[in-house]
Parts: sequence; C-alpha cells; structure tokens
Amino acid sequence: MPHSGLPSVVAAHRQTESMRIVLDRRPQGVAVIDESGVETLVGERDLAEFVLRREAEHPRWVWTDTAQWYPELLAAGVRVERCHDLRLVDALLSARAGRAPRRDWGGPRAAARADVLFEVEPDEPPAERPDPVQLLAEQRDEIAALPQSRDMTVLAAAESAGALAAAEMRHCGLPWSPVAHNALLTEALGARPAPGKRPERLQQLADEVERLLGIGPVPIDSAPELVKALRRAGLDVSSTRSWELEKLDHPAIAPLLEYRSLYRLFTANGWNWLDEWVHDGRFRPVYVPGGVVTGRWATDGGGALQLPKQVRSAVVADEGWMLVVADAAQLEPRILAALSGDEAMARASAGVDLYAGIVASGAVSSREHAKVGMLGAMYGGTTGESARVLPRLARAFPRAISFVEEAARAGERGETVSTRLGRTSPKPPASWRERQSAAAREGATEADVRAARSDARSWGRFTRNFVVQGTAAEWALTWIAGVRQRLWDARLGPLEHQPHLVMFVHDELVVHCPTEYVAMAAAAMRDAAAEAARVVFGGTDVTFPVTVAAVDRYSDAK
DNA sequence: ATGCCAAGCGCC
DNA sequence: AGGGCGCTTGGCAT
Repeated sequence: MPHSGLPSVVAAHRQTESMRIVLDRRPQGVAVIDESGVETLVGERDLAEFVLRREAEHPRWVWTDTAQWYPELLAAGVRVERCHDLRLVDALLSARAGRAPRRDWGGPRAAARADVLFEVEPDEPPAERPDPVQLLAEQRDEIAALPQSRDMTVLAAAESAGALAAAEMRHCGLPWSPVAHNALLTEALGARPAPGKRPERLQQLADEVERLLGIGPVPIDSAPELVKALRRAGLDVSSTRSWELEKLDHPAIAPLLEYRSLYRLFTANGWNWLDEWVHDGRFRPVYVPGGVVTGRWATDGGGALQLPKQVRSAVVADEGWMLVVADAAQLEPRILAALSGDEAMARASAGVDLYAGIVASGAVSSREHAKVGMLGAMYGGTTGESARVLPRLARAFPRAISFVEEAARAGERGETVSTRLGRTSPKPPASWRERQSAAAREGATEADVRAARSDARSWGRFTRNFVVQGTAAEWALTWIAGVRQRLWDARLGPLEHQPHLVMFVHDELVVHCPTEYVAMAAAAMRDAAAEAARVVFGGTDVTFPVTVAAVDRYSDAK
C-alpha cells in the first residue's frame, strides 16, 4: 500500500493515473514496486517530478525531458525500461504542424526568471509548469488525429527509447585506455610538450616546411598568412585546403600536409582532450538525441560522432569483456530502395554489398561507379563522375531515383517533405522566400533570378537528402531500441555489469560485453536490425545486413 | 576580455 | 556547382 507520508504531488499523480504500482517510502528514498514485484528506488525529491503511468502490459515513464531526469536516476541505480519524452515528441509534432516547439519545460534547470533574480514585478504571470498528464493526453490526441498515426506513434516511441539509450551510454561510458591513447600520441607526435609548446614531431615538420619553401619564417598555423606565404614561394593557391594543396608539385607540400594531419590530432584529440574527456577509463560524451533536423543525434562536447580513426585503438574493452561492433552496410541506399519501393534495387540489395549488387544488375560497370552514383543521387551531386553515371542508375532504378528527384523538386518549390515515419523538414527561412518572390517580380534582374535559382536548388538538395538521412535515422533509432530491449530482457544484472550500449554513430553500434555473452549480444544486434526494417517500413523486400565483429579494440573492427 | 565567424578537417 | 554535423584555431569586431 502507498505510504501516507509521500509527497503530495506524487499522491496527486497517483490518483490521476490510478496506477496499480505501489509506492513505499524507505530510508533511502521512495521504492516503486510494480505488479511483478520488481522494485526500483527513486529519490523522493525527484519522484515528485515524474508521472508513472501504467500502459497496457508495460509501464512507460512519462516525463518532460529524459536528458533532464534520467541521468540522476541512473546515478541512483535506477533503470527505466520505456518512456515517453514529452519534449522530443513535442518537437516532432510541432515540426509537423509548422508551429514553434514549446519551450517552458520547467524543472530545476529552467531558465532563470528576471523577476526572481532581481526581485521585481514580473512582466507577465509566471508560466505554469506543464502538467505531464495533460501534455501526454494532448500529444496522444494530436497523434491519433494524424493520417499516419501509427507511424508517429512508432516514431515517438523510438525517439524516446533513443533518449534513454543516450543517457545510458553516457552513464556507462565508452571504455577508453589513457595508456594506449598516450602511447599512440607519443608515437605520432613525440612526448607531451609543455603548455604552449609544439610536440617535437610537429616542430620538425614545421622547420622542414620552412626550409623547403625557402622564403624565411612561415606562419604555418594561420591559414590566411599561409596562403600569402605560399604565393610568395611561387605556388598558385587560393586557399590551403588539403585537396588544393595535394594538386601542387612542390617538396614542401608533403611535410605541410603531414603537419596538418598531426596538428589536428594534437589539437582535437590530443592530451588536452584526454584530460578533459576521459576519466576512470571511460569517455562520456553528451549525446543529443534529435539534435539534428533530420533526426540524427548530435553531440555536445567531446566530439563522439567525429572520433577519428587515428585514435580508435585507444578504445579498449575491460579485462574479460569485448566490444561487439555492428555496422549497417550501405544503410542510406538501402533506405532509399525501401522508401521508394524500387524492386530492382531491392533485388540488388540481397547481398551484404549493395554496390556489388548494383554492378551485378548491369546498371554500371564498377563498384566505385555504383557508390559515387548513389551518393550523388542522395546528396544532389551534379558534377563529375557521379553526374555521368546518374542516367544509367535512373534507367535501372527508376523508382529510387525519381523518389529523391521528387523530394528535391518539392524543396525547390519551398514545400516540406517527410521521412517514412513522419518527421517533417523545416520550412525554408523567410529570406529564402523573399528571394524567390523578388526573382518572380516584374523588373527582377538577372542576378535576382540567378540567386533565387541557386537558393532553390540548394534547398532542394537539403530536402532530397532529408528524406533519406531522416529515414535512416529512424531505422537506426529503431535498431537501438531493439538492441536495448533485447539486452534488457536478458536481465543479467545491473546495467554496468551486463552487456550495454556504449557507442552509436549514425549507422554503427557498439556494445561493451562480458566475453561469455558476446554471441547473445551479436544476435541481438542482428535480430534488431531485421526487426527495424519491419517496424519502419511495415514490410519490405530490401535487406539490411549488419556486419558484426567482436574485438578487444575498436580499431580492430574494420 | 569577450563574442562571433570563417577556415579547415574530423565523422557518417 | 554534393547532404548532415562538431570542434579548434586565428582573426576581426566590439
């Protein structure tokens, strides 16, 4: 029975929801006991902010913001199986309805209010903290009224599951060996220099560039100054981008490019990064689910989604554990094949190598052509090899190619597009529309027309890519949710002691896993991938193979 | 001193 | 005149 001394807000929620979950006060906090007797412990102060809701067979926690609440629960040893993230779902629904997302999520980290800070009269009455029960009902109603309510329900669940996974990945951390990292840095750069000094290897390369250019001091770290210096040395360059430098035939170029590469390692993922981001043998980046308009995750600090291959040998499993690394092979072209219902491309997708399948279909003559052609079709490439093979792909896979072409035309007209599950692209900015109407007006200059056309094409490339990248993100979220659920269902113990997700990069997942459970984790990753295709597309002939490798070091996976 | 932006390059 | 990002640095403006 519920204890009579519970905080009143919890009691209120309990009554509203008529939960059949028992809340019991303990010395450490509030225990939540569900009908199967599973018990979790929650800090009393925190619990007051939550609504627990019994849904069908499975409890789903409903809260304003997973990123705000879940880390504290994890720190207290509480895991949440399912949730409904009101903020993320609001973002989905608001984008679809073309309205601004609501911002007043309240909570302890809400923006400071001027009237509270300075003890002045408020400009307007303080906003009511949103009532989760009320918000949930509103979101449910809005979803139910959509023509594709099933899809949006799936997307809301997948987005929310992703938010749980993101918090758990940060909580557990990616196993990282500072010793291995320091060793690879020392091998590449020399010993760690004093603050403000260059590592030995960088100094050697800088000296060599200076000597070979033969024009005196070279400001190697300043791009504008370096361009001037290279021009003084007789090299015709307009920038110092690596692909422009690579075209030059001069002995100083090779050491300059090597300097650049090592300089980047030193500044972006060197000793300072290691000090800041790796503690107790774990790298804990902040993932931001839904941080990209297409639905991809972003990161806030740490750069986990841009981890250079150069440093992946520092990702080392714990003793007695392994890293199970799974990668969805050619995810985006497969997504396009499934989205468009292109049967010829579905046949080409049968093997593990889609591009080889395209070659086998006779559409193009080499794997490289298949790859650059498909990437060009999805990104809107109009030049070079990609443009040359596009007509051949369009003949062989008419539905796939016309699908992205139509998404591009819609964007050029200023319309929005949607992913398979209904994530909607933003409307072009007001400045975009103004330029379009300026070009359509009487007396528009040729420059107006050119600018408007260029803008339109550019937005068309965005919407073209949005449908593919965004649907790929949906597949990946569904994949994560499926893997996570399977690992959960195994109920092997506390999160950190059983196989758990530690890394996600768009189409790649890593599970840190006790050696005896590697086969189970690998199967979970494969099964969840097959399930994701069914859930997102509701049945498709396109296959989504994942390559799975169990390794000690991340760098050994590929 | 602080803020903003472009350049450049890392990832998918 | 190929989509989406984050991060660091230098350089300019305030």
